Amino acid sequence: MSNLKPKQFKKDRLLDQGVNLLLEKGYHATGLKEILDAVQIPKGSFYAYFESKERFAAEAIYHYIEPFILRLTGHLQNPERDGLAALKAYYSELIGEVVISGFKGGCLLGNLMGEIGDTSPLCRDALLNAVARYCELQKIALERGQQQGTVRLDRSAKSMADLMLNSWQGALLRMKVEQSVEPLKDVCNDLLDDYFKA
Amino acid sequence: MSNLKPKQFKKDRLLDQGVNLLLEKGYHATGLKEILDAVQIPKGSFYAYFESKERFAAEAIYHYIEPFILRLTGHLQNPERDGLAALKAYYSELIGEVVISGFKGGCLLGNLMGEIGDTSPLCRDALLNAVARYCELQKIALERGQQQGTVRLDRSAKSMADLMLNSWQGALLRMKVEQSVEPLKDVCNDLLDDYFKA
DNA sequence: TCCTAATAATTGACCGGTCGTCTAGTCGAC
DNA sequence: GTCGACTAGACGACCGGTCAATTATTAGGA
Repeated sequence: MSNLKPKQFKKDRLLDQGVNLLLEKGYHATGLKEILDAVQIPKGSFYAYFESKERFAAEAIYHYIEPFILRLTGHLQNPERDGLAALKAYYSELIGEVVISGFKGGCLLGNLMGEIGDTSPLCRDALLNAVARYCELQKIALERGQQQGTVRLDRSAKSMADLMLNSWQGALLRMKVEQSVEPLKDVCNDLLDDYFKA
Repeated sequence: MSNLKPKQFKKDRLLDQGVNLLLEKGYHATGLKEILDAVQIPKGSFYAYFESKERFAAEAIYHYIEPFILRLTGHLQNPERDGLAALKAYYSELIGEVVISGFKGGCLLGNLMGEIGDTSPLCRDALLNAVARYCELQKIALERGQQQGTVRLDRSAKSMADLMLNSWQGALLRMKVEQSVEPLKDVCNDLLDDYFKA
């Protein structure tokens, strides 16, 4: 089939735009028409790509988290940095970007967990999976830091990864209403620069 | 005016039910009709009590946080406990309640910060105010703990209060999708039982 | 103490709009 | 001609919000 490629291309464009709008306005406030108009795909075609809005959101969750996982993986592969330094570099990169974006949106995972995390089974599964993979990656970073002697050993990497992820999510919420990066910086300062240190 | 009392009574019932539904389904997924039906108040009467759905949500935010502030204040007035122990008692009380509620909802402040924190100015202000007051109270608890020698002195009470609040919000999101209290317990274990200790 | 008239409060039908979804029909490839 | 992919537009439901009509309340004159 020659048009399978363009089909996947269009699907990706829908997901790209969908992620942007879901991030900016949330699940229920984002209309399918809005997404379709933005990428100039007719309304009637939506269900050729996705079986429902809910499934679309679930796919958007995977589409959203993948680049973050790749970026953090990239930092971890930098041989010059230990695990903790890689995390610090990663998070300070994120902080730089939210400033540019004007503190809008935050994290799609956090927003959707709050809005539909306990009402949409499809999205719940996607969120569980995405969070688990993202968290695992941070656990690996911290484990490496432990092996390299920069991260404390008396707390498990898993529990520190959870704490980092949770605190970051909470800080993103604060960022949104306070329109400031201070909450994000504070989390990094408290955890990465202090609590996690060996 | 003799019916001012019943008016305030009905307004409170609307807010009570509104908080429940907003907590369960979020802002956009909750219809005014649903709230009104639940307390058997006619649709047309809504705007006698509130000028808009947005304003209603803003008032619901205050209505929601007040009992939490009162309860934490109560724990702080218990002379047998130091500030840190009061916080621990308060949070373990909260954990007990989310188990009963079946991990539904989470925290209205967190959910609304994520959903409309950067799109509704009215709610943003209400959220800012509510979070600030709630956070201040926890700061006071930690300050007291510092004076009593149970909380470390080399970190400011304010920054620890922020970290606790942020981590708790993140943990509530995890709780919703994982349908488990473990994230909440972990936060208490990591922060109240370890990081904050003197 | 009534009856009436003026005023205030209450309310359900209704508005324009948007939602997610579906189907009947178009159109291009072979 | 046949078939499958694509799509325009309709569908019913529901949204937040409004308003004319109804009901309740009050005040004053007899």
